[in-house]
Amino acid sequence: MRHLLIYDMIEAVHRSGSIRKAAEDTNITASALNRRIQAFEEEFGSEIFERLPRGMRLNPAGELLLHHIRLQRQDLARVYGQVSDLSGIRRGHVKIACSQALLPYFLPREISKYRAEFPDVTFTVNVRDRIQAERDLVNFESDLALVFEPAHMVDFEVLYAVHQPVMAVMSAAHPLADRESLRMRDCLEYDLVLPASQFGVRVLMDQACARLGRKLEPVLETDSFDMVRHFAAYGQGIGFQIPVGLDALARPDMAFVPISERDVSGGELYLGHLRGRTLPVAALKFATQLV
Amino acid sequence: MRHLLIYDMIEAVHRSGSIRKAAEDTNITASALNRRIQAFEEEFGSEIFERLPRGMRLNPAGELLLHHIRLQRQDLARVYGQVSDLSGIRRGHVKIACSQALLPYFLPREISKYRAEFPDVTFTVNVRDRIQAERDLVNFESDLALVFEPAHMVDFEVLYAVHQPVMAVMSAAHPLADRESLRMRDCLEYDLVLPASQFGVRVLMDQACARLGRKLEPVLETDSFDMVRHFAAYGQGIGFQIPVGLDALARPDMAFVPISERDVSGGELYLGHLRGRTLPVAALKFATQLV
DNA sequence: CATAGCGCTGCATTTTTTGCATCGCTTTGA
DNA sequence: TCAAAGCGATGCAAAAAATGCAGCGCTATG
Repeated sequence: MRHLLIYDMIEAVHRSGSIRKAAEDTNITASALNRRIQAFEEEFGSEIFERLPRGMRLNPAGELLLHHIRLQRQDLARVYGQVSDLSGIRRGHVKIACSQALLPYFLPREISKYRAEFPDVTFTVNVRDRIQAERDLVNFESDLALVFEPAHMVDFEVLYAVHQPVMAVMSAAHPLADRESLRMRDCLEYDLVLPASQFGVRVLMDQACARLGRKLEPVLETDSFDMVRHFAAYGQGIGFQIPVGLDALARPDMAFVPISERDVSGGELYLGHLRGRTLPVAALKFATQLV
Repeated sequence: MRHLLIYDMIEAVHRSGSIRKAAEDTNITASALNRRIQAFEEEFGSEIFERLPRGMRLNPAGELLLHHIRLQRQDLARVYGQVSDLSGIRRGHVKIACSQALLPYFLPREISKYRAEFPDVTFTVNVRDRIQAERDLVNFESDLALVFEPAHMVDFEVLYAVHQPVMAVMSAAHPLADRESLRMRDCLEYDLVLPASQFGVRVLMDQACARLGRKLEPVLETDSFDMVRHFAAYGQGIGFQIPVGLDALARPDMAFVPISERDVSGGELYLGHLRGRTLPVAALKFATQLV
């Protein structure tokens, strides 16, 4: 959209921090870009950038404007989607921020399923922790968030919530592998592989152990669940994950055993979007499928 | 904003129904306007107008786009307000849709009070019935609505509600003028001046009379409360109004007597805005004052 | 069946935007 | 300490885009 190019330019300057760098991205001369920014500020009635010796930086007015730009872009995308829908075409793009647990099995499966019906819909999936996911929604960098135990849910409008107990993950040969259910004290006897502290599972487990008067002392702390799984598979360690992160058709060399709710009460996996937003058609349909 | 001119043009064509008429409003030639519309449709990827022999008309895609245009305009106005706020200037414009009852005393008083503090804020006040007021909000033609007994409140987000009994309005010389409270059957003995059927007061009274097995037979039915007041003042008629429409410092030649809640239960006066909208600063402040 | 009103388009003209070269400034690093 | 590098700003000519004018073909109207 030619008439919205100035918004792209403003964002480019914001991203790169200088007119000259932004000029390259925008396929335009620095001087032309400079004058367009100046002309915009002129008619906007206020400067939107601070001129620093090293470049440009948005001032508070610019921050407000940037938010408007993102909002209007998203709304325009929604309109595009609805117009495509009118003409019977099912196109669109869905941007998702989600917890790592959703990556290995759940989301790939759901996306494939959705694209089987609407092959012209594309996806962006970003791994975000509970705090970043909400920030992404606010910045319109994601349409949907799928998060375990979101931190502060001020701008988060919940579409669906599902309870997830914490599961112990271990090799099928592990002494505890045949149990129906595990108590926390059972696990503490073994090597523990735990997610880093920004993850919801870890928060729940820390709380549980605090109640028992014990402290978690993991052999391995990682932000990668693949790491957890492999470490557990090839050693005597115990990892932890929520059911949605575990393959329903478990491999024979792995065992998943739920931790008793008496110790760790589990948490909620939330699907949601930015409060008050009207989602693009494609995102809304995908959300409906997930629900 | 030069880069949003195309939106003005689209709206102008939509309003006037033809390019040639819109061209006059836009201070541009019909040919230039025509080509801008065509260029826009080209890059939008879809026609937004139907070409009829007698002019142009928005197609469904155009309707969707128009809604986006209005939304983005409102959001931009909000940003302007916030930027003005940053620089310490308190400017802005507040658009209000309200029931007629608010016009004579309540709103003028509140607007004066507000403008005493922020003289650079301007107002638009449109009289709307309960249905039109909500439509105005949806079309972004009003920021706030102040309505007695709104009809269907789907898109209406309530900021405040206050109960309003129905008051009988009559000359101070009227036989009933000294009562503390009136029953419906007392009123039915006299000439009645009633608001037209789209008004909330009338709806409540019709319901009340239906319960009594009676039918309201007004001598005068009008959509102007001034008419009601004058007719009541100079004759033996009884008019009806809600308290907010009556001057607190009543004139000596008029009397206001509440109708017993046993007959007419009264209704709610609602202050609200479009669900999910972020109001411009000035509108929000004014709403806060009203509350 | 003439007329009035509509959207559309070719062409010359005007207006706007762009690129180039260059200025003045500040920070950086030898 | 001082040259170099990087920044935004600007004058000027060239390029591109938007505009106005005149006129086309069409359709509903009276």
